[in-house]
Amino acid sequence: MKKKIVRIKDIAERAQTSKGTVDRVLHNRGRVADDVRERILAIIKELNYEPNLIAQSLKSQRAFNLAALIPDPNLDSYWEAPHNGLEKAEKELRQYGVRITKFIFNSHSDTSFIAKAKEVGREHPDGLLIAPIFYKEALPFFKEWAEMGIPYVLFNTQIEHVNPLCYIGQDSYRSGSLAAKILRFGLHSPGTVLVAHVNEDISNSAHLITKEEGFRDFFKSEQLEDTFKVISNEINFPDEEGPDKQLDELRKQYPDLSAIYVTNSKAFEVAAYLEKNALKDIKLIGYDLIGRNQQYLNKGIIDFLINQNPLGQGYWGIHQLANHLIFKKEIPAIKFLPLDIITKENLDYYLDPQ
Amino acid sequence: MKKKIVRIKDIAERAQTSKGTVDRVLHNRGRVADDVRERILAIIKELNYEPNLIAQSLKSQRAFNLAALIPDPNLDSYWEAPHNGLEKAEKELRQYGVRITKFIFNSHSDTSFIAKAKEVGREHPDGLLIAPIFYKEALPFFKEWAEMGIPYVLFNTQIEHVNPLCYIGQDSYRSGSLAAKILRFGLHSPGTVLVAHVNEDISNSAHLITKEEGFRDFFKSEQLEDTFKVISNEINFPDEEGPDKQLDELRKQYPDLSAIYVTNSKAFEVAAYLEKNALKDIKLIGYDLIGRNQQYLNKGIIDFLINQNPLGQGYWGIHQLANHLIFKKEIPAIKFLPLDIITKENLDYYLDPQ
DNA sequence: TTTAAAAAAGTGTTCGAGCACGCATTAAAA
DNA sequence: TTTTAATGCGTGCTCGAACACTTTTTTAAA
Repeated sequence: MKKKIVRIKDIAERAQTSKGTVDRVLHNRGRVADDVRERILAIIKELNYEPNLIAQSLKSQRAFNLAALIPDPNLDSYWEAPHNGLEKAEKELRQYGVRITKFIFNSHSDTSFIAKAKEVGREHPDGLLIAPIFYKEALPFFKEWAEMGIPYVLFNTQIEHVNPLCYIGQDSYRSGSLAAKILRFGLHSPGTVLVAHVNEDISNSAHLITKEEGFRDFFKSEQLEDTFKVISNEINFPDEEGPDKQLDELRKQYPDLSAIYVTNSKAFEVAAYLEKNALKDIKLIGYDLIGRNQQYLNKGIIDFLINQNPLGQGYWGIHQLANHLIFKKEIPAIKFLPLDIITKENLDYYLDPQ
Repeated sequence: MKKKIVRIKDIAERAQTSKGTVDRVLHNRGRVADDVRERILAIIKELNYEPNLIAQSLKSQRAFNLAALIPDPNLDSYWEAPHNGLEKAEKELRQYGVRITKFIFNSHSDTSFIAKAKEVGREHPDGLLIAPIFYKEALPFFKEWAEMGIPYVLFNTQIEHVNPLCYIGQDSYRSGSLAAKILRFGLHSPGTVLVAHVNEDISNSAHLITKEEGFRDFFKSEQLEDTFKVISNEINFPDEEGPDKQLDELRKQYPDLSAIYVTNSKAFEVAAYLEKNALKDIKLIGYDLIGRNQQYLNKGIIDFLINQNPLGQGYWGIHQLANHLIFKKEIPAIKFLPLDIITKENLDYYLDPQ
């Protein structure tokens, strides 16, 4: 029962024609009589022909220049991981002619984003991976890229109605619900639960709102609204200061504060505050395995982290582009990455995957 | 700054010789004068030659017959996932000539295991993936296979000192600690915690003991031994009966039983008991996303499941063999898969990965 | 009917590595 | 010295698909 591999030549023989003709049918290059075309198509189906990708890419030798429009990891270490993911994917796909050019912008500066986005257009890449953290500023570019026929994959931040090839990242709503579920598991007595948006421009970050919704809806759907009061707050402060003032204020207002959910990777800021004030009983959950979060996770001040798998986002983003451009596979419009729950005990396994 | 891809021909030209000679150097086929050999080696290093895997595998066309010695998924649905992982890997690697023959044994019958293991030897596969759930019975075969030069990859059950190419699975000790950490997070008041080994022959399953150790050591290292009493029990019963009698007994003995850790995929048996007796306050954690566990997870009776990623175990097992046999890569002796924590909220993402 | 143009079909080279084969040179055996 | 073997090295075919190029056939125009 050994399946013989079907080649173009086999099809040609069976159809009593030449491999050149079969090739034209396969690639819709035209110049084939309709009846022959039908015959060949039937045989292709019958023999269940699958092109040999190896031979294919050996021949074509085409260069695929991909662009990656992503924030500077030096300014926010969260972005280190996507860079690594990109590079990992590039290594694997170099054989297939994939080259990646990085366009790195300042995550605090929309003008820097715009400048780099313009550069991307000038480069005319074959595909684009983008972390569209500036929602409003990104919109016009999507139109531009679509017109230029450049397929783009979004990651990290989901934006509706801009028709990307694919979005890669987490389901923010579910992510919020999951955080709620875990915190609730650790909460015994009634109290106040804080959703903290730390140092982030909420108006331009729809996904943080979605996380909060998911979080709140968990408590609603489990009929826990009487037991736990969910409040939310934007906590903004300059780098040197820390969130002390705002959190002091909140604790005064809600003395029964028993858990904090930080919606981005800045849980360490809150953790530092909790440590300083020896608030051992306030549960804390946040996002992302950046160095400072790991420290507090290991100390037991952060209880859980949800991993957004930023490395995987970069990695899969490039792979989706390759699947589309090189392997002509169908791409799902959304690829949700798992919501990994991280504690001190399983941290290692998520740090340097595969 | 475009890196030019270095071919054998390039090396040959630079060394003023022919590609045939370079090829002999590359493959240690001998028949090359020492000085030429040195020269070529130097150039290979200098130009940083990396063989084009695509061209390589196009040419070689070799068939790799792999064998998989695994339990029957019809008798224990846990084993469905590894089968799927195997098939997924086979699909990806078919291009490279990989074919897998499955040798399926009855997970309740050591004689069936032995019979199938003998069959494997007769087939002389190029590589073997095995779930060695019968420790004692498997030992002599490892020796046999080693003598035959068949590399074998272990998965699911780690066995020391049998010199496999690689072990793929979870770190059982850590796994136990993780379970403890999660349960502890949800435990408020002092009480008894049960480690339940359900319907499993402990004497032949070292990894269950290791899990228990990890679990107990967590409570020790966190100095919680005074607060929580950890007991363990083998709960064995015929399929029709259920664990009711044993659990009733245990609850009588330990009225403050507040959490149960099931060390294998049989948490659903305990969950059924808890549901029947409306024991909402006993926390329950177990392993694996098999159908019946999922039901109780969604009902909220099982609080958390730890995913052993059985699909991934099969998938990576085959890939490790391929990496060794086809791509001649270095294989790490142990590949620990992540300890995924699963709740109702993130279950979906782990059901059909990628 | 002839001729040109268009359409259809076929041929042959290429990609990079593997490997069989064969030739040439040198060393060892007769 | 001749024969044989061993060693060193180069040539050329192969894998399957892509595509440029050529040849054959069909159709339309003269």
